[in-house]
Amino acid sequence: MKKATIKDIALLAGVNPSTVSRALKDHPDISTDVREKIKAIATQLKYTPNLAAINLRSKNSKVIGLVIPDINMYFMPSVISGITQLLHQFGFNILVLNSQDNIEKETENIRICCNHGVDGILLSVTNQTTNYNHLQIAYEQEIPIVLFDKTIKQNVFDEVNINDSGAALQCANYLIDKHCKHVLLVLGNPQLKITKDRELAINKALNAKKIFTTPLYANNSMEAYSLTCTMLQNDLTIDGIFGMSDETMVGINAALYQNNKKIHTVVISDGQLPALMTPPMTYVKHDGYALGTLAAKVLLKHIQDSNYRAINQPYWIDTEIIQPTNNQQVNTQ
Amino acid sequence: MKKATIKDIALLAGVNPSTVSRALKDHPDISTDVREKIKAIATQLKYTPNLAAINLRSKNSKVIGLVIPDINMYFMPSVISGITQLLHQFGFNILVLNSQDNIEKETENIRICCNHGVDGILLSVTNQTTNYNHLQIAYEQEIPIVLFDKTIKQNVFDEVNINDSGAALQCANYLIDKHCKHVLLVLGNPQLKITKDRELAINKALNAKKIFTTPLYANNSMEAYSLTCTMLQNDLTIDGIFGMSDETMVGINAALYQNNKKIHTVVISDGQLPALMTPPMTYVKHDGYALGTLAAKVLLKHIQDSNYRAINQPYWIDTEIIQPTNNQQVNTQ
DNA sequence: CTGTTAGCGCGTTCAC
DNA sequence: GTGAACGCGCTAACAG
Repeated sequence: MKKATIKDIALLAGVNPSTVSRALKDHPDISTDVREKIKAIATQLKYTPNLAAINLRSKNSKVIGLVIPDINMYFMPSVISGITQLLHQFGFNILVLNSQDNIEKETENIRICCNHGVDGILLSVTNQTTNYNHLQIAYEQEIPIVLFDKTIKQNVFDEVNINDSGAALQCANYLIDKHCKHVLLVLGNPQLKITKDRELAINKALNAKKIFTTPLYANNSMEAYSLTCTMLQNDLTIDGIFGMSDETMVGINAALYQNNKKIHTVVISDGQLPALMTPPMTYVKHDGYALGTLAAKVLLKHIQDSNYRAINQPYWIDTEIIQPTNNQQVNTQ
Repeated sequence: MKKATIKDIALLAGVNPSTVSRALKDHPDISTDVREKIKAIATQLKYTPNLAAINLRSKNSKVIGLVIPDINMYFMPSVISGITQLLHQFGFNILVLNSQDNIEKETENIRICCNHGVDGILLSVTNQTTNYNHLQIAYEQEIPIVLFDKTIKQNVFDEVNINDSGAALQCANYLIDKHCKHVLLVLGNPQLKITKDRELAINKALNAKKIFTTPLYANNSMEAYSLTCTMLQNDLTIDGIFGMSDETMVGINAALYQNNKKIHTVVISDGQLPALMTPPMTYVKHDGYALGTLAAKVLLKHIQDSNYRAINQPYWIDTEIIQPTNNQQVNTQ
């Protein structure tokens, strides 16, 4: 059976399609009995409105495009959860476009958003993205864009980010408190703003206290593991470790275990994973869910008010340091 | 500037809209010079086709709905990657609907798919889903549905799954090899087919060898951790552990560490995470990416051939057991 | 080779 | 309180 249309209902009810249209949206003009009759037929026919038709008329799709470099990460899932959760409340649905860390894919994804007539775009860029020329199509069609998480410098679009410097500073203070003298910095891709910001901030804070640092760049957990192993074996002066992400944390944890070392470690993480490391790790919690929610809120502002202009500075999600309590380690019952 | 339409191009080119339509899709009837002229104007106007209009006419949206219980960080991301990667090749985009493990949300998500006129639905159900009545709307509109990962018993729709029994059997054989006598089964939600299948298969295999088993049901890592802790403290005969997922694994690992136990453990997992547990864990690898790809392929068959009928048995992704090599533990460099 | 016409499903404006 | 008519952007059938 095909999809029932308003016309089908009108035929069965012996009324005009426009009457059905009004009845279905509780227009006050329609008499109660006619309305009820029409609604009964609608449910009986299992009528569902055709959003393509509505979209064509109304020129807004109630869909927003979510363009991300990759889903297969620790952080992105909770960000996506936050975004969908908030937008759903306002009746928006999400078209997810994966750029597979490829600038051409990203460009195409922006175009797909335009074709679909999305009401807005949330964009986290690939490692290869160096400018925003490919956003021009969307910009000229007046589709609002909000950048989040993985961004590059610009001053055209609103931007939502973790307070990376703040988070790194919190980590530095922890290591300073522990009287560390030589800190190993386990970092991610050095191309990304997020890596640069965190590295810069922690280096500055530690160096101000005359604490020596050694950076190390790993693209995934396995690399973090093996590089950290090598460092721990070759340099016995290391008495503190900073991990900038969940990926690096897992590698650090394995390396510490493998080399049977106990070294003050602090990481930046999204979730409960640090509590389940062995032993539980101290971490600075950055809330991906909150980031997603905020990004969605900012985009909504642009959608609802076309005169709303981008502010000239990023929106920030602040972080907090979480230390494993004894209670937590021994018994969570 | 508003979105340019075919009409706008026609006006500037001094031709009829239908001519523009044909030129843009390289219809052979159109002369080369007219076609080139039209295309030039199109790019100049930054024309992007209005998919809503095309959808309205052609009655297929090139969008498929992906309805999932939640985007947890372990398994789902790689499944989604597989799905998007394959469907993208065929020009489909993905509307992601998160049911937040809530049956009402799931029902609404199915309805949203219908409203959007998706060409097909990929569905992984919530913990609360006990039947498929809520799929009727989609079924009657002849929207093909393929179930994957989290499913419940039925024989109407095609279904793509990990070979759960096979995976559990591989785990059982490992524990049998290790001469275990009492195995703790750390399982997920007992309502789900995936849990039942894995529990049933490992129980059957172990019991056949007179190996005693104790089941334990946890909804997340933290629960797995605390429940396992309690068991390990109260029952000292446990000499083997089976974890059915990444979630349970992380909890098991923490519990073993906390109680300072070394017990033969094997888990079913998607990725590299087991290799980074402390010590590295033996695991049976189930390939989420492959699962996503296969589910998408099966759905495509239904979309491309409306006469294609569901086969009366699940499609399966086979698994393989991965044991940490000494090499891997000590040095991956 | 190109123009004309009609209609996909819906909501809105204008009648009555 | 309800019906008739139009148009959103696009394409396919039919003309010429």
